[in-house]
Amino acid sequence: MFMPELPEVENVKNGLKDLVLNRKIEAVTVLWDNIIKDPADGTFQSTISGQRIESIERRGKFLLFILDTHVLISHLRMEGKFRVEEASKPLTKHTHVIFRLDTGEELRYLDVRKFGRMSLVEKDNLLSHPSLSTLGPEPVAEALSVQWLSQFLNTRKRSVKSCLLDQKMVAGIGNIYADEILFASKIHPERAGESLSPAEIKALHGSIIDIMQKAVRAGGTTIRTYSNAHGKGGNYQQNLTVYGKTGKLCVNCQTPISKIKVAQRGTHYCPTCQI
DNA sequence: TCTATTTCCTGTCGGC
DNA sequence: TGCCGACAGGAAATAG
Repeated sequence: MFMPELPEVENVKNGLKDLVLNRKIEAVTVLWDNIIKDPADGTFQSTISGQRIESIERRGKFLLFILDTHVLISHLRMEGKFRVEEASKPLTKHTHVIFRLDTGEELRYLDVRKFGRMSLVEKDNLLSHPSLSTLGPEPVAEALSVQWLSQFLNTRKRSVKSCLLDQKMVAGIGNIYADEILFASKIHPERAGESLSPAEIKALHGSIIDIMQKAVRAGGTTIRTYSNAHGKGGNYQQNLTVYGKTGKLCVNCQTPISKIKVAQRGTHYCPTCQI
């Protein structure tokens, strides 16, 4: 399983920079149409062909390939991966998009479950693209304020877990880190957003920034098999306290970790520590 | 405007 | 051993 959240996408971005920066894309082949979200007029391949990869950025969980005139927006969703391989190497089963490079190599997009999506947008329209225009702040101290979190949560009747997964509140948090953040904040995942006290919101704010920063430094979380374009995974799984720990004892109080469903997601928490 | 539900996909796992 | 249903889940579309 891969499950790229912000820290994993950051790792993927850095690996890709080493391999394809300044390379020209000579041709594009799409083997599974549903991966391409837009443009819907079939100009995806022809527009990219001939453009150089000027830089690679990240916004939330979105990878951004900055080309000459356009930006390729890529979301890996559950299991999307990029690989750079010699064009002569046979395609593996789950290869869906192929970018032929001027080096004789190919940048290949693999995705077992075909959940990933790509969009192509003109540079000037990048920030107004629907995928990016509503994204909340990045989970770093310079961008995310306690005031913003309060303003968002105070008007939400739905669960705080659902709010953490909402990319409009904070960009880049997924199911693994949402559970870890709530455990660190000692907040029960089913608590309504509007029920959180100022002290709890402050704790949540600190945990969001702290955990996401540590996970980025660790290169993300490797569950079973996950790796960047170099085949290199992350190490944050050693720091997980509740995610995937159902029945194991809480590191604080030795209560068995519970698993429930919140906002349609598997949710792990300590029933003693998180209130 | 806000929220809950459905859809997209296929490999893996537990139960029988 | 083999089959079959449940499960995993991010974002967008849809419905209320």
